[in-house]
Amino acid sequence: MANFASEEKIARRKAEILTAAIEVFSSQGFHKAGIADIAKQLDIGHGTIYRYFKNKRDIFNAILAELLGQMAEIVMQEPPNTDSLDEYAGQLQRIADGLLAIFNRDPRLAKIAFYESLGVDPEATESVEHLLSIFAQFTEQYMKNGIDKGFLRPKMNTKIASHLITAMLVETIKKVAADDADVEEIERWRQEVIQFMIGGLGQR
Amino acid sequence: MANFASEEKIARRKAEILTAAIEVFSSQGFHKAGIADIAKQLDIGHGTIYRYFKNKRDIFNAILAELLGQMAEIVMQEPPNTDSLDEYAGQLQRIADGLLAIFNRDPRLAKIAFYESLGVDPEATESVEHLLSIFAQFTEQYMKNGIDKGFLRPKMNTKIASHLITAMLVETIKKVAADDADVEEIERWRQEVIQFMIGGLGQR
Amino acid sequence: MANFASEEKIARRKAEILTAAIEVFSSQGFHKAGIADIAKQLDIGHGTIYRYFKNKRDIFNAILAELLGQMAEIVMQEPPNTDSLDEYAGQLQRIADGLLAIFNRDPRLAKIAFYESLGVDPEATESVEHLLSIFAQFTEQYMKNGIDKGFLRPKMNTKIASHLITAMLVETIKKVAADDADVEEIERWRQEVIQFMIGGLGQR
Amino acid sequence: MANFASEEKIARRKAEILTAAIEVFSSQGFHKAGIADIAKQLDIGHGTIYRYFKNKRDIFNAILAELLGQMAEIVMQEPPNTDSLDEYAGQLQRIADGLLAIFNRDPRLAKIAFYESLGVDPEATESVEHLLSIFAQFTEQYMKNGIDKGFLRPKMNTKIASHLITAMLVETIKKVAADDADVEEIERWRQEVIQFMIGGLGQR
DNA sequence: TATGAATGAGCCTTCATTCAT
DNA sequence: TATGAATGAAGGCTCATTCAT
Repeated sequence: MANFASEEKIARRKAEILTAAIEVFSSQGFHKAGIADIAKQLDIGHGTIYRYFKNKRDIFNAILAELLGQMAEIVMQEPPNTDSLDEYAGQLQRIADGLLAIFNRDPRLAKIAFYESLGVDPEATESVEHLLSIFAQFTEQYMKNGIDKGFLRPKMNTKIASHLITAMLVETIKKVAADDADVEEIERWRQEVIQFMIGGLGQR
Repeated sequence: MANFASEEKIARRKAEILTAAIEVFSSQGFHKAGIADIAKQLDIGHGTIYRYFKNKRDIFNAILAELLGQMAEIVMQEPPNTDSLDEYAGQLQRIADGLLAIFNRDPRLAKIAFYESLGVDPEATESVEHLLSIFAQFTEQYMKNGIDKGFLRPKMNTKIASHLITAMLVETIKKVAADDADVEEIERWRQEVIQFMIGGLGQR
Repeated sequence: MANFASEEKIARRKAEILTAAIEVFSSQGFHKAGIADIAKQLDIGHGTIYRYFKNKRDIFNAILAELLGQMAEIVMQEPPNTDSLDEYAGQLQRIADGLLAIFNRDPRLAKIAFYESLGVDPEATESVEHLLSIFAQFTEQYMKNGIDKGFLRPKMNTKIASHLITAMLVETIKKVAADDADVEEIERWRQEVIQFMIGGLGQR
Repeated sequence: MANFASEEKIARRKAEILTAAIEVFSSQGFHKAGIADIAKQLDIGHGTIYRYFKNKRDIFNAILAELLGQMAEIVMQEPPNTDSLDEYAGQLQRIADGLLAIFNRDPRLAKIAFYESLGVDPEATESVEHLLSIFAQFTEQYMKNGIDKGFLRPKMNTKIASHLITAMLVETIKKVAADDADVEEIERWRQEVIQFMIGGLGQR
């Protein structure tokens, strides 16, 4: 029982540190940010942070892992077996909504995932790219299903197209998070993305 | 006259340093890379570099500016007054080809522009984002022209759509440069991007 | 009464801590060893240690003092009034045996006394050197007695010779303890030391 | 040529740093001493030191290696084929003189080799012990030669005896260096050591 | 003009020690 | 009495930048 309480307390402390670190990393950047800055934010001794995280990099890792985990969950929730273009559009909508919700809750995460992570080291970059490639793979499944069922155009290179979709989604997240977009702006992006994905630019 | 010769020499030296810096920054990353690494590559004293560039950041700036300039030129070459969807597709094709050519010539530039620059500092990120927004603005012009002339769908949010197109183009560049793609792979991306832009995923 | 019991308990705890500290200090060295390592060995909180010892240095002091006390006792037991070379040799034998017994019981003490203590700080070094000088003083008494009685050579510089004997004894302890020598090896050292002391290297 | 001058300068700088480090390490001890202390002693920036040595440990290594090298040279100069006890005594004398000269020139080296090196880490201790064991091996050769030629007592355990001799020599060095002995005191030690080695304590 | 020796700000990290519970 | 969370002094080390030669 005592252990339980203690573990919970530890978890809370870790979370506090991560929260502070998100603020510091997103506003100053990983390299400029110092452990001391994170500690100051929490008004604790900087040595304390090392009781909860092995080192600076470990803190960044934890933030990234938590975020990527959340994102992965959303994507993997969707079954790749929709039956019509509308259904598919709805699915894309849900995924976009889920991801946007994360970054709407805390836009600083977008800065960390899509900007800072690229400057930390190759491994961090790789983590993000890896998630995006998983996302792309899922997307590819959805698309192959759509082609099989005849509601997506058949001659498509699904591998490439899935990457393009991923890029558009990431772009949406970046823009929505970066500009601290209001609800209407988000809605506009959401609709345009879906419409673009489905029908491109051309006049039908 | 002496001055002219001298200036030319200076320009050549600067170019050499930038070439070495491209190699170093793209392979090690901006933060891990040291001025000494660049100097070693050229077999010159590292103090010499400071005779041509104010500081490390300045070197990165120069690389970025040169690259962004080249990219801008390609985009701004195209007049925003095509008359049909086919013509428009051709235009997109030419732009994509132009940009891809740059990064095909030196794939390391893609790493610098679309990865490293995001981890350096807010200003560098801003430079890239700025160019991309210029690109998007041009794209928006092309699109408005297309809507006016009736070959693009009228209900489009051109501002958003132009950003999405930009994102897809950047993604293409990243993938093509990163994976050291062969001619055929590039061709596949080129075609898929255009087709996607024009017609989306849907079965027409 | 309660106090008596308590004091005993405290003494026992202190002894436990010292035992653990001997293990830790001798295997890791004073500087590399952490208070936490000692606590872990006993499976107690590291804060607890500070209820029994003022600080890390104090623990080392206690180990050293206990050990040096034991060594001193053995030396001071011997009366400085032997009557023949054989008797004297027997006395040296007993002293050597007594000291070797201590370090045979726990070879790690040799590492602490003759290695680690020299790297801790000048004061610790001084403690050991002080004991050895006391030992040398006793030895000197034995030797003066031997000279007076005519069984040791008269022209000897007793001060220096006593230090040399001390050094040989310490060397014996170090080698015997360090190499975890078996009974026969110890016996060889014991005999050689005595023989050397009495007769040197020369052919008589 | 420029290279030659430069290399010489580098060697000089290295030597300066080592000299300062000898002072700092011997007076404060390896662990308490800071790189900054060494730099302050030379009135140079502490970063400068890292241009010449990889790290703090590397500086200590260099001091130790230089010293041990000098000591080794002296020992290895003596051929193991003396023909009489007197000759052998003379040889021991020369070796002792050579070693004492080193530590007379700079008594702080004794502190470093025979005290500090034991608290740095196992490897440093090992370096010193290794040299002493080499010294002991040479000594053993001398002794075996003496036994063969009949001027040393035949029943001797040469392995052990050589270690005892080594210990006495080291003790002499320590005492002579530590107490900053004057010429006469050194002479007394020298004579007593030799006499002791040859004839032990006993009345002949 | 070129050099590279010198510099020191700055940062991460460790761990002995304290003290509230 | 026992604990271990919190602390922060302390110090090793890096590297961009300067500047005398």
